[in-house]
Amino acid sequence: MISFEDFISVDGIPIYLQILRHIKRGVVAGAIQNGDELPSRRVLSALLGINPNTIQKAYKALEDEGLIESRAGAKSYMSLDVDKTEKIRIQLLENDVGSIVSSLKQMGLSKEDAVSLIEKHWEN
Amino acid sequence: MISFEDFISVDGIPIYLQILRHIKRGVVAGAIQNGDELPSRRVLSALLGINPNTIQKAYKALEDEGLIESRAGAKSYMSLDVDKTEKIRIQLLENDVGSIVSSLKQMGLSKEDAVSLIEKHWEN
Amino acid sequence: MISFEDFISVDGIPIYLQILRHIKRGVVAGAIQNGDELPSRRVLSALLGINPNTIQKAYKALEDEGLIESRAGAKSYMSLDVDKTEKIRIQLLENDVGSIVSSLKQMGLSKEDAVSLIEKHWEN
Amino acid sequence: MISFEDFISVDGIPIYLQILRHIKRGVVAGAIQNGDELPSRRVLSALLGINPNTIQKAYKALEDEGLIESRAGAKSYMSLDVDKTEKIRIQLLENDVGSIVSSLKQMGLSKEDAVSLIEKHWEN
DNA sequence: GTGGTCTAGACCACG
DNA sequence: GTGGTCTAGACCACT
Repeated sequence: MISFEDFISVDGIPIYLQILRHIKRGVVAGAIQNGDELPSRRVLSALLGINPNTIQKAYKALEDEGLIESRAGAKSYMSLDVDKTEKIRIQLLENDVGSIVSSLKQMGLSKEDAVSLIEKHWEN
Repeated sequence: MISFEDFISVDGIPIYLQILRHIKRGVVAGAIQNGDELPSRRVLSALLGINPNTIQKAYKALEDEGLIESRAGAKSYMSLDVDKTEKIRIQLLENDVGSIVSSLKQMGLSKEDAVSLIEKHWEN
Repeated sequence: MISFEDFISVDGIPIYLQILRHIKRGVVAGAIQNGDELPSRRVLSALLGINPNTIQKAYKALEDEGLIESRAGAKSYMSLDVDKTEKIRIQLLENDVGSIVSSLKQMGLSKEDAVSLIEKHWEN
Repeated sequence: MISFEDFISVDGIPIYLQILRHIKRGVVAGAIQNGDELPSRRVLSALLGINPNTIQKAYKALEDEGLIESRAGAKSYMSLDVDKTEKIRIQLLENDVGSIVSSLKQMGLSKEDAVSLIEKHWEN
């Protein structure tokens, strides 16, 4: 089952993109697998305190990318296979890790400082 | 002089915020210091391939935070002191590193995997 | 409902200021009252052939003066009371009439000529 | 000689257009005639407390409309004839008086109220 | 040349 | 549908 407990909205990025990214990260983490049921728009809207239209927009985007199957009036299910999952993994690791490293470098940190900083923050 | 050579625009985040953060990171890194001259809107806009108005918005936000001094018709300069710099450092380390760790965790990485991933990407 | 049928854009003056003044004049005229619904950005923008953002800027300025109440997703309404209305009346009569008289004088008109000119144009 | 003593800058309209309009009003008023010498850019700049570039822009606009003759390094003179003067008169009376009447009407004034208001402000 | 502002179009979140 | 914001281009006044 997909968890949204650790979902935190970040400033600046469109919310529906953050939801989409959250789900993709879950896929990469293996926490979300093919056939998993997605929470209904109404439930997720209540859980995250976000307008149902915005949830709908995120689900629509996932559908457009072929990652979920929705039938009118019915529940939505993850539609994953090895290729899709691998593609998402590459996409996320390249982009996210790339921008993470870029951020750390811009702050003038050495590789050692960056690593120890992350290790220090890992427990919190 | 402030360098924007290593500036990479990330999709989804407002560009003006990315510019703002890039400058703040430069301050934390010590690469940007009090009195430093900022590139003009036109110069930076040409360099980054971005509309001058977007640069203006980033500069205006920094000016509102008291980090830049601008006068019409004249150049803009960094206005920093120890307190401001330290405040930015804390702000960045808390927020940026926090969201970095959060991202890595959401991708299901162990601390060891995350660290080795970052080390691997560091050289690129 | 607020009417914009007699709105004529004058060249040189920022459009958003003209819209703002038009509304203030309606308030002074008594044609706009507390609680009146404002036309939405899109409606007014289509009516006047102006970008919605320019309407937005006028409304935002009025909101900053406390003359309009806006909530995201909902309509905008006039927020007036006797004090605000009187303040606008004074503001307009002083500034507008003052600049009108100044204009007529600069054109070298005598008081009599100016009056007869205005009377002649009144019917058009 | 052209007087700029009663020149008052109004909010919103570009300054160079206001200078241009001021001169046109002087022409309509008969206070400015063919062959009249214009104050040098430097003098007018000092008199009005406005940047020389802005004065230059106004003079350039007047030149483009064929209302003044300037020779490099020499003084500028009004270049008027009956046709030009009449054209300006019509232009100003139509536009200015039209927008004046429009303003007064929008304030909900009757013709009589408007006239008496203007007469009252005439002396100040 | 510089920064400041106005107009415009597209997108976002919300009711 | 609503208002809010980001990006873009053009113009203004000033050094």
